[in-house]
Amino acid sequence: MIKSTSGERQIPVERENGERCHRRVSRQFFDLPTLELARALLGKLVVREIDGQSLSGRIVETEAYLGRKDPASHAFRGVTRRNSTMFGPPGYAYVYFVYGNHYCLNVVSGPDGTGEAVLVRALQPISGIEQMKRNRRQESETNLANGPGKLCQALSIDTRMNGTSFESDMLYLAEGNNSSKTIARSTRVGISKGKEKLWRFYLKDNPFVSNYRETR
DNA sequence: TATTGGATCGCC
DNA sequence: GCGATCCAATAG
Repeated sequence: MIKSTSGERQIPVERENGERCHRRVSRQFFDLPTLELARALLGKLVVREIDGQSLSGRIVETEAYLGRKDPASHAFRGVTRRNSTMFGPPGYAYVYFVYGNHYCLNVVSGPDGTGEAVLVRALQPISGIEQMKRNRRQESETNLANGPGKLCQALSIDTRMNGTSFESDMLYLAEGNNSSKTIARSTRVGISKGKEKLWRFYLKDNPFVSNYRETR
């Protein structure tokens, strides 16, 4: 367990005109080593701007995938058409399609060319919650974005977003409320290799974390 | 070109 | 617990 002491004001920020906005993370944020980034992302906001609307959620669960060193990573065997975004510079979205139904969102990390990334596994809905409910055909707030496929559906993210910068107008990362966050770690979900690594990070006792499923 | 299995989800 | 569903990677 790692205790964080920093406290910040509530999110999202309210503008003078009453419109909601979010304070973006610094450009250097994405230069953190991947395992540190996976922890640092907890508490940050993913903001998706779509149809003049802001959909956002606080990151409560992540997993690190360490490129060529990591047999569970899509990047393990080097560059392919699907994973090429992973081998680019950090701070871009790697979005892929899995299991014939779902999309998953990653933050590319590590120096350009390393193929590392952090999978965003769960969000606590913050703004645009009614739209997320429609996107998910789901009323329960704790079931809107508590899984990598669910959060992409909630935020209308698919492979068209692959390669998008996390500093773009459609998609970006913003500061969140990090007060009293306690980080726990575990093995990663749904993989068949690299099972022993404790590279999944999540906010302890947060109800918006995914339902952990043991790997086959 | 065919086959296999997947960084999942929702329902049985 | 299991099937849906389809694409990417590999030649199982």
